[in-house]
Amino acid sequence: MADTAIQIGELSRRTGCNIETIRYYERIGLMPAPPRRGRYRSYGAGDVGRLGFVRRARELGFTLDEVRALLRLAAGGEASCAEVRVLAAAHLGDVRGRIADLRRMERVLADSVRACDAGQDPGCPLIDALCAEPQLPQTGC
Amino acid sequence: MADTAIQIGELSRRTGCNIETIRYYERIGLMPAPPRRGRYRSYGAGDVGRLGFVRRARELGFTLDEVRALLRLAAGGEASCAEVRVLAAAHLGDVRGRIADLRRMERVLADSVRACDAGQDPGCPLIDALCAEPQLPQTGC
DNA sequence: ATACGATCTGTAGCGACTACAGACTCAAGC
DNA sequence: GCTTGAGTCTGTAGTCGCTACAGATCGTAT
Repeated sequence: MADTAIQIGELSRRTGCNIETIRYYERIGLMPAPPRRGRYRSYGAGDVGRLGFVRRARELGFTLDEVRALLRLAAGGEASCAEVRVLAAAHLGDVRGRIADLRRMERVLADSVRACDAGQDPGCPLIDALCAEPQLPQTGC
Repeated sequence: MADTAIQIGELSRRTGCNIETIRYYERIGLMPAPPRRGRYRSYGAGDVGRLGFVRRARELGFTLDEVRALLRLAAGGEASCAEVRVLAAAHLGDVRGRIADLRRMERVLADSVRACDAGQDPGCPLIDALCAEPQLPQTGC
């Protein structure tokens, strides 16, 4: 049993995580330093699971510090669900804030492009928008 | 005339741009090195305009390289409007892609938090989602 | 024997700032 | 004059999450 040992390349393939990134995660203590077979790292099923967890959490936009916390909580058992909820809700707020920011950008950009296509403007709509100070006199931009 | 010279602190206040960031922009050539009054940098109205332009472009999410291009085009005059449009449209696509990414994250996070509040799950919904490999057998996460 | 692919360590780079440390200048108050 | 405080200066290093090398070594196939 337990002959499921794989090398870093195979771990990379199975998780979709870059080899350099795996070593980086080890360096910063996010993944444990695995045993060596010779001088090559030797991983097991647990590592595939853990790294997959990390990768999926990253895809949800959690920072590495948050991932660290989630890993601790995942190991902790039942009582931690409330804490996970707190983390997730805070992060959800963050994501929504970023969406709102991007939507503001989208609106302005789309308006400019549309104005450009309409071609009514004497100048360039986007350049004009960038030059204009919000409700203040122009200072020769 | 032209006694409108201001120091870096005042430029910072007028544009909302951090002093360190102003010096950084100078170092990377985004803002021109201003004349000195003694050893202090001395800015004019043109600098307020240019830095405001940069700041607004940054707020729209343009990278510093794109801002550089926009500055060149803004100086260029009429013919450049088409080029500005290309830049803006490309960046708009980018912004929309990022919004789509964030919305995916939002959906998963919101679902997990909701499932957590419902409390039907035996485990923790978010932890379970992070452990679960997409349509593959569990490997003891 | 040798060529190849995979792995190893260590370091430096990215973008866009931000945060110091330690020196200096300048004006106001005593 | 002297001191104090605020503002500015240069230069360097840190942040986050990787990514990209260089140059050595390892194991296997031909």
